[in-house]
Amino acid sequence: MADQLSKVFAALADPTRRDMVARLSVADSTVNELAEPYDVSLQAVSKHLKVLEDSGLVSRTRDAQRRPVHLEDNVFDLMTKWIERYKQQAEERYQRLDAVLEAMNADEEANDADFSAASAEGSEDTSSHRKSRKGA
Amino acid sequence: MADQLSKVFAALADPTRRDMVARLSVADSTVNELAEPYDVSLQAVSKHLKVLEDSGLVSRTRDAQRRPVHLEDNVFDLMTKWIERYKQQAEERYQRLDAVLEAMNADEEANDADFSAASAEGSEDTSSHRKSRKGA
DNA sequence: ACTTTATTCAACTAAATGGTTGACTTACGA
DNA sequence: TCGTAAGTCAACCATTTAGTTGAATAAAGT
Repeated sequence: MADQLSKVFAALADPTRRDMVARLSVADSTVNELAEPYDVSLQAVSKHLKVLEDSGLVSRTRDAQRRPVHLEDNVFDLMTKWIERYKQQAEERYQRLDAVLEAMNADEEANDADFSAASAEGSEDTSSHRKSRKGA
Repeated sequence: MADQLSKVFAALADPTRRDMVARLSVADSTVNELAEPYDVSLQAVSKHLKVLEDSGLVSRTRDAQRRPVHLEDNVFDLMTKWIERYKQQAEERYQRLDAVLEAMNADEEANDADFSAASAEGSEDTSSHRKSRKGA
């Protein structure tokens, strides 16, 4: 596929795989153990594990004919970093918007009473972004 | 498809969609604005937006013939909650394991010197999990 | 009313995904 | 060395996905 972040998100988009991760957070397991609760073939589980493995979410070692699966919890940070970044950016934006609205309110005091409703929809006056995108 | 968590992860598994989200964290945008930087048809972008929308990551309002897209940052929490939960669980496990190893070390002091390497692989003695899964 | 702008719908295609079954490999244990 | 247990590989199938093009809709602008 492509970059790791894409692979990790894709891997966790499947409920069975998420459940496997959940169970692996409790203890390392073998393929058979992991397969047990699900109503699919062992091969299907093996495939799921391959997906998890090459997303970097799990690793496998070898113990005789067993291949214990181990959760690589550090990969989670990759996601949380991405998520937190944009979440914060969005939040900051709202704070800025609130600040602007307040400033306008304070500045123009009793001019135009109901403009805030329209602005709350968003989109209208985000000119700085619009220009820069067009230019690029 | 299915549950929201699956949809959100699936939505973010695509780099183009992630980029859209990144840009939407800066400002709400119209479909045309969003489409501009990418080398695909407007219709393709429209589809991506549909995916983002029914994952709950974005919402759309209406402004004349435009349909401004707005990032719903609250959905991020759904993911971070899931992630943090299992990340913590995994971390706690390691702490517990470390504690056990230390306890054994303290208890048996100078008995069996190299067992720690084998235990570090994991899998061997996770009996509690094994039993409970089998039972269920 | 006629045209343009912004966006979606519909039909199609190629590739990826999640599942299946059957054959194979690897290593242990008798 | 023969059998069995634990997994994987390979070929196949159905469904979903990301993209395409062409036609349709909706609201302005002229």
